[in-house]
Amino acid sequence: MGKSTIKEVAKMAGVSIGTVSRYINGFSVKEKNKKHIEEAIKKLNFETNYLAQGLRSKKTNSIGVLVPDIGDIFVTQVIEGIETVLNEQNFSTIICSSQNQWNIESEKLDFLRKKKVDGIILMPTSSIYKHIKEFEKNNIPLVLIDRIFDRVSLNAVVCDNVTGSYEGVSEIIKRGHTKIGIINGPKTVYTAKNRFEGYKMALKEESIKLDNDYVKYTDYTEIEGYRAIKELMSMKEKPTAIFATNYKTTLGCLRYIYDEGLKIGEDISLLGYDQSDLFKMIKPQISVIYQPTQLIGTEAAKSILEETNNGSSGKSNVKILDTKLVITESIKKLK
Amino acid sequence: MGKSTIKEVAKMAGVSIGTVSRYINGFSVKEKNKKHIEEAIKKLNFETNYLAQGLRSKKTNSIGVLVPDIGDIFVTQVIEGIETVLNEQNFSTIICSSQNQWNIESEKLDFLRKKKVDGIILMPTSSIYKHIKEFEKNNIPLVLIDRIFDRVSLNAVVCDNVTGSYEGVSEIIKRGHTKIGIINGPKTVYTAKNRFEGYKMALKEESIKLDNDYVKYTDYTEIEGYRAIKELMSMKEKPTAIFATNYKTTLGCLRYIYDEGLKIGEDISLLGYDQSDLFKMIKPQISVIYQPTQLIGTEAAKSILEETNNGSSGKSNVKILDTKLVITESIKKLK
DNA sequence: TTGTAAGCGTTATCAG
DNA sequence: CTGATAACGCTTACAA
Repeated sequence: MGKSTIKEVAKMAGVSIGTVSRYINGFSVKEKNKKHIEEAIKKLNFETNYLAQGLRSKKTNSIGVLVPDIGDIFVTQVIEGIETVLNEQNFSTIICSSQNQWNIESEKLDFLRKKKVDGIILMPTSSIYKHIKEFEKNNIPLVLIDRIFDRVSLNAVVCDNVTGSYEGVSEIIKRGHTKIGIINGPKTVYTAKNRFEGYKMALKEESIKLDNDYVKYTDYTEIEGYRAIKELMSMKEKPTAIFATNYKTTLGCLRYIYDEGLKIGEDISLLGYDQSDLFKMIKPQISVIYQPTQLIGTEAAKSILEETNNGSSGKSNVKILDTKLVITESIKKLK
Repeated sequence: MGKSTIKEVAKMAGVSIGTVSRYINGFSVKEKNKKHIEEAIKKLNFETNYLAQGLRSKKTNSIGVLVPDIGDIFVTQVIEGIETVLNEQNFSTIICSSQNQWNIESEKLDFLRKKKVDGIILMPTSSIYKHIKEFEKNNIPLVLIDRIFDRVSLNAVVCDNVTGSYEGVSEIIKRGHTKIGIINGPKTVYTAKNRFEGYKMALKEESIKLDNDYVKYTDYTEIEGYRAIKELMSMKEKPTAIFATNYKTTLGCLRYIYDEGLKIGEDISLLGYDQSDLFKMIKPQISVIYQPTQLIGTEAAKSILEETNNGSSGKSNVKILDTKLVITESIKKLK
């Protein structure tokens, strides 16, 4: 069972190990030798030893994938996309979770470096990037997904958060809403900044003035989503529609709405983020902006492979993907 | 940045590489040398090269995790448990998906073997086990989770499916139901067999005769769950309660129930399987049997590490974990 | 305890 | 195109 070595193959084929190695690595070998080698390989059930190969060639055919949380639907879908591409190329992936903490993120980056991965796909957990900047010095190809940093020039795959949220909020406005609450992420986080940007753009276009009381900041968690909608709904002049800007805060909104016995699309209109069984199942189905998760993964994988093979292009190449908008009766028509 | 070798450390510390190696691997070294080595390591920023270490010692400090589907909540929670334990021990995990196909499962097992993982945690995708039996010959430690096979003697971590479903169905009966439909998995699948067993036990105990018309077999997918409940609800003497035996079929039931505009706990009582945002969020919250996913993971990881370190005990050691039952108003009280 | 030296299974260099 | 041989960085007898 794959216990033979290149040496034995060479012996059986009557050539030197160098020739066998060359054959394996796709260099040209005399037709006759080629045949002999192939026979020997089959007969001996030879398999190249990745460890030895890696030791010598400094390539391990493995990619590290570092995400904030493995339990998150968005994340797992992205991972699926990554694996599709990578497995096809016979690369293996080492998946790590930073558990939403930048210091663990930093540790795991180091762990992956020690594991000698050929490249890393990173979904940053926060807007702290000094460890990432530091890590760049290792010259290990690194591709960011979902979030990018102004000061860090790496390849990246992100969604067009501005346009996505602009379009979503525009649809809300089109249905007659003017008092639209937004449950935003942290001020410093890339996605949050952009989603807020889209919100502002949509308002501006329709000459609705931005009311800061309708803007709630959260850490993107369910519990803060709950708190945020609660605050919004406790206002004297409460919003008629709410835009929750990620999966977890959307969940928080739903919980609040159920707790209070409100009717979605009736008592309150809701636009959420990301796709899930839950959002589709509820009556009425929730309007959402959703991201092409699978595609994010495949693009990131292609990007890291590209960089691994051809070296860094030197400058940052950011791929921007479109989001999709699903509008349902969860947004009431006021006019 | 970790580019120095044991050789340089030895030189700087004024000892031989053998001594440094011994120090690294925790063998006794003269106190004075120890100090010198430690200094050198720190100064040179030395890190052992896993590849070289693995090549020589035949240990890679990595564990393969092969699951049917990375997008599944149950699976990701188990994986989280696994990682917790493994990372702590400085092991890395290579996570693979068999995409619910036994032949891919077989391929991935081989892939992991080639990657020289020290052990594999496998959540089998089907009841086909011939490739697994074949794989045992490689003498790579293998721990099964979720499902086991009668003919394969491996360590395993599973839930007590019989008792879990027995208790759940008993609670349904206690509430006055006698016409209880079950949406079962494939006849040959371990979990399905056992969950059905528990169902039968509960009926028998209360002298309710088993009516085969109330028993529907599925492949555990949402679509078949939908079909199954539809068939059940189309019966002349339809069940008053339904037990869906996994997450996906429970989802299928919910979709049907919503499509038909039925009221859970009123028009039909429902007991589902596994935990999810959805089941908790719906009104009324769905009654479920849920499995200690995190624990399954940690136990499996401990088991594989144990076997990796101490070698196979020779005989199969199956750890059986308890499930938890959550009963809500989704099950109507008929008496 | 320690140093020496022979591997582990490849790849890379360099004559030929 | 091929063979011989020196690495890669570490572990592990073996002898001291």
